[in-house]
Amino acid sequence: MPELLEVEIYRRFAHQTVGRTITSVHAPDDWFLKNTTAGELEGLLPKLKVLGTSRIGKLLLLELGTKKSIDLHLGLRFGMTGRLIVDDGAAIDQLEYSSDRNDPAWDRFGLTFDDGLMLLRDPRRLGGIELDPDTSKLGPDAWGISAADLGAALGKGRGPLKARLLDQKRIAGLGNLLVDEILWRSGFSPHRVSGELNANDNKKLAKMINVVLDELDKKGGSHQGDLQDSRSREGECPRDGAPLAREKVGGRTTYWCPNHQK
DNA sequence: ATTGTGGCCTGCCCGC
DNA sequence: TGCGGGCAGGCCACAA
Repeated sequence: MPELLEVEIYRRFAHQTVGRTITSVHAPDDWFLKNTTAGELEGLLPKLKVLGTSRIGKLLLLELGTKKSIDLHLGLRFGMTGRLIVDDGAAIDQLEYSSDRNDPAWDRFGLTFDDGLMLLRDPRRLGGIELDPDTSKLGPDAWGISAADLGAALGKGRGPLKARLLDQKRIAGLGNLLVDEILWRSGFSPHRVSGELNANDNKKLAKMINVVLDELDKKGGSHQGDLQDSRSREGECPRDGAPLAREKVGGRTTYWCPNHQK
């Protein structure tokens, strides 16, 4: 997916629709609707106005007010390949590892407004739409996280550090590329036992999470990291030239430098 | 409760 | 040119 940074770009883009009134719902794919149906959405949404947007981790929320005592927050998840299109422009034209074709068959969900439209285009259908998603299941957003909150998120777990950082219940928003970049820059091995970080480690790691997010946000996204170009077999560490290790950690393909990440 | 595994679904790229 | 295998930035259900 789009990781936190891409979803934040989507959110800013979606924010253009604040104040517009929904006129119709396009929900052709039942699979994509996680806790609702096309019929329910068609009954609830038209005539409602977009009141605001927010984001927790990789979850984008449209605030639509309250109707029939349902608090209408529409949750949009993008999976690994979802893109958001508002009016005539895609929020992000080129997603790494996703096709940049514009095939209308990939339109999984859409809203038409009195003025313009919003489309979620997802080739792989790993994203989804959820009505009033339970945000209490998500940890604190990674962007702006404090050392104390990071320490609490890491807890006393015995699993690898990388797996915990990817666990959205613990800390929300980091994906595979961001975690590899953060660990590489801060010099922690992805295999470090997450519960064994001390207060200094937490401080260092929390700071690096924020530095990387700030910096890559300015550069344009999660794939603009310094490690990115070396994420391939035969890749070498951009810092010290050592061969990068490539292995599965936390179920995800991981590139890291055994020479300086300890 | 925590941790690891497999699967979801589809497109693309590589090598034969 | 066609085909099979492997790959993919996410997430969830399930089992140990």
